[in-house]
Amino acid sequence: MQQTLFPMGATPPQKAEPVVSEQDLNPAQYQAATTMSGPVLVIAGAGSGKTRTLVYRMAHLIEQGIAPEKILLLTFTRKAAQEMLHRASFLIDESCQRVMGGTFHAVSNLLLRRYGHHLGFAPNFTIIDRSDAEGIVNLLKSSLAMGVANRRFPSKRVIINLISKSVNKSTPLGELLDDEFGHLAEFLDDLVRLYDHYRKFKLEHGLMDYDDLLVNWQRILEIPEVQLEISNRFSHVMVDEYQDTNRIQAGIVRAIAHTHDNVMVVGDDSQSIYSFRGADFKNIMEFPDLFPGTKIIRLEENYRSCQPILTVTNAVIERAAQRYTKSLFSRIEGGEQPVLMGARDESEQARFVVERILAHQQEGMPLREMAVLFRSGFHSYKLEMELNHRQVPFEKRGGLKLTESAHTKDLLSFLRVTCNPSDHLSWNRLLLLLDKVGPKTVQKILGTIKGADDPLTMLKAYPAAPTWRKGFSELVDLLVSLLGQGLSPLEQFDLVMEYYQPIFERIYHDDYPRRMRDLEQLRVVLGEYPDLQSLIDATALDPPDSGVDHQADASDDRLILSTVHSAKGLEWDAVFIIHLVEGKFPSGQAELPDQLEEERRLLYVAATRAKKNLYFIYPRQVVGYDRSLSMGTLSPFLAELPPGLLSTRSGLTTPPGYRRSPASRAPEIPRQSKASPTFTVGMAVKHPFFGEGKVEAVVPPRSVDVQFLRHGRKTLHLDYAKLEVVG
DNA sequence: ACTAGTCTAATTTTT
DNA sequence: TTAGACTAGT
Repeated sequence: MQQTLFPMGATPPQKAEPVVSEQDLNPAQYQAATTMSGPVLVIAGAGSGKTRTLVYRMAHLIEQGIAPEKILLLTFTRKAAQEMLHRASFLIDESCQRVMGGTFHAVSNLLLRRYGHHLGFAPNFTIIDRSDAEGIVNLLKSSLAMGVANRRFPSKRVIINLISKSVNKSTPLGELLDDEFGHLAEFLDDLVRLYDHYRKFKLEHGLMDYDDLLVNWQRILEIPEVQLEISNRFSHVMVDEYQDTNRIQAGIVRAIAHTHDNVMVVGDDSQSIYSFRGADFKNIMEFPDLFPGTKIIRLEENYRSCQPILTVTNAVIERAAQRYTKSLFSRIEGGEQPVLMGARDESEQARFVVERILAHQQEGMPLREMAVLFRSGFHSYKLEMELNHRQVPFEKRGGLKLTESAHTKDLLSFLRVTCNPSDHLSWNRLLLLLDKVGPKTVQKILGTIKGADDPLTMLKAYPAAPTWRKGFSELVDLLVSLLGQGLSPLEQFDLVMEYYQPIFERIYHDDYPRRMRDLEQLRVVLGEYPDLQSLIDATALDPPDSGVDHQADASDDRLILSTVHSAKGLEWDAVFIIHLVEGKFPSGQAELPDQLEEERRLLYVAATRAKKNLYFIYPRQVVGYDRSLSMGTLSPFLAELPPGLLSTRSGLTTPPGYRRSPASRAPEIPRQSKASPTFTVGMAVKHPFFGEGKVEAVVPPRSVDVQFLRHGRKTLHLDYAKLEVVG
């Protein structure tokens, strides 16, 4: 969904009957929804109807005559915001879509493109994701000759973690190393130097990382005129999932509400699961200090789960070291006791889950009402194989993103440099694609165009070596034509594909058909955005999950597989939590007491997603990286529970003779064939970029070799090339 | 001096 | 499945 920052034409809706009445909500919810002014803190337990409350509040505000565009709704994901606006539209009307809703990062993106010039930012900055940031660190590491032949020097991943943590916690690097990373103290000087260069690199090349979006939002709010304008622009602010905000975000909320204090934040300290990203659940308790006179409202009735499930989840969270919210209760009658299942190994775990899922489906529960949750993306691999084998359709959330694969990043780099020609990170990627061009040559090339007004013209004049001159000039020609005539994003994509296809097939010669599907997906996603900039922003701010078929019908009944983090805020009839062994869930990375407490909250979040049926499953035997076997120890958060809360099961109902066929795979999705003219050898053809040429060979299934008059021989993929027959 | 190819190890969670 | 180290080749 695209939103403009300052849409025109507000029309307050006129309705006779009040849309938000006391019948729709319980007393606490009603109070939260109808408090028009002043700061409000809602402590909302899991399943207590906090989304409903926010939606009704939004509807109420609009009903009372607040213009939708004056409302700011900050959520944890873009999807959550869209969902709430959609639901509010049912209560009021389409005008709700004009509410400014999204993540802190997405809203900051819009604001900084408009107000960033106050801080010296060009409006065409590029948002970089984590792996981009790591890429910069690598470039800097080699240019500063750091950590060469020192195996103990921290990896790019660790370095970016440190930098991000330092920013999000507003703590200097030195202090951070003292507190948490003592083993890296000897590298302090190098790390500080690296940090400075990292900041400078981003500034010089028009790049912003996720943290910059927050920090710079806070910085523009420090400019009095800008603060006044933005604070007046948003007269009512709502923040969802407040327990997962960090200090900077709290500061932003404080500053935006400067002129009115009309802020409602909603959250649950028991569900704080993002401290690794700098979130601090103390924010929620300190909100009243930030906003004196805060009205505190507690939502403690659970409308989601049956009591046996709540009894267990309450018992899990009761043992937490620090917490503020009270136990939840439910009036939902009956319900089955949650099941604890110890499987022999991972295979049996997978089989048990699939059996139970099929059994529930037999009883009439749709697949989309069931979910399997796990701690880390790769924990579901075995289950995915089993689901494929049993032909159970599923959709995986969390885990790998489409934009994390090298070939997708390659393609996006072309688009990124057309929007922001000073994006040297993308230039670096593109130039490395050329044969005989490596890191050193790229640095030389980029060194000469650094800071140039017109990088393309500079590039054109670059004295290329004979071995790679041809590829180089083809790349420059492509970029010239990408920037040239007003092409649509789709046309630009296709143009890039024609250039990239042969390179792509050369680099990934062993598995390019599989990777090709990602690029096809990207092409579909591209069609949803009106311009390149918004596509590029979206790939950074809301990267699509990999492997999701974007053309699939949303109404398809599919099982959900998800990481616990991606399951936040959602609910299903039946929930299966797998791999509940020490080292996996809780994660082996969690060592400090605070980290373990977060693992406990993570389990709490996972278990409170269930409405009717809840299964805890763990394998008793675990296979290590090196195929070694070890015993699985049940998660301590479950082991410590008093007896009688869980129904314990082991073994399968399936006969032991059940065998899996060795090479079962996902059924191949038949490639859709597009209607295109048939080409034969000798035919004269025309191409929008390469010009006129002659077909030299037809390469099954969907490619042709063409000898172009001006550009030589090319292999074109007919699904991408817009090849016309001439004459 | 530089690039390209091969081998080996290791892999949280997300805006 | 890729990131990094290491080696061979230009």
